[in-house]
Amino acid sequence: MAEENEKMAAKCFKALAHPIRLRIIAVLGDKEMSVQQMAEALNLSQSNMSQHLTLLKERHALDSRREGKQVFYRVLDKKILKLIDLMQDIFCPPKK
Amino acid sequence: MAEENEKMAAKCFKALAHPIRLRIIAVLGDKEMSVQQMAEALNLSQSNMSQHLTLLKERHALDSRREGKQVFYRVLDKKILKLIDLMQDIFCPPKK
DNA sequence: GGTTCATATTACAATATTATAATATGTCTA
DNA sequence: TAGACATATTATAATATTGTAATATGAACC
Repeated sequence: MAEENEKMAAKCFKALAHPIRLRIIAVLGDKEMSVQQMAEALNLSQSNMSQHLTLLKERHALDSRREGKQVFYRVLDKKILKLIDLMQDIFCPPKK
Repeated sequence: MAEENEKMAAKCFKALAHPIRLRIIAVLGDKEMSVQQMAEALNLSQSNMSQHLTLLKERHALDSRREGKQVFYRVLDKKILKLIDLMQDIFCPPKK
């Protein structure tokens, strides 16, 4: 049913509908980073960082693996980067 | 500044982060429709319809023109349709 | 086992989003 | 200009999202 599709799609848009979460994905790019690396790079509290990461992981935007005490995150599907580019292309035209 | 970009992009993701708004865009496609046509098609109250349309228009996802008593809306940039397809492609894989 | 470091979870207050209901605006026609 | 019709706006209560602070889990090392 189309309606169900749209509910799911809306959830995914919602996952990306926060500046911090877009910054997380941008800073990750195609690399892997630990939570503390990201928290430092984005100047965020450990707790807030972790909550945003958890949300992105729940929506399958990110994946993680543990290595000792640290947890490393990465963008699951690189198409997400293209999606964000496309969004900026459509809605954030460069001002001349 | 990249941070500003992400705030703006997040707003745009937020505009699409609602099932009703995705349905509006889907039902519009590349056509034009009046508010009442859409309200009927989606079985929504006039007020709720109008509020979602206003939000989408504020974010420049839709444009409108008045013709007599009626107001017709259309998707401003067809790339938005591709964006939504891409989102579904990434996050809503067809189950086999 | 106890301690430390890295991350996750929970509780909660502040803020934002949403749908409904009521009211207002704008346009046409009589 | 009065009434009807289409749309927009406002007010508001319900719900959801957010960030901070506090607590819990899990892994390494002693």
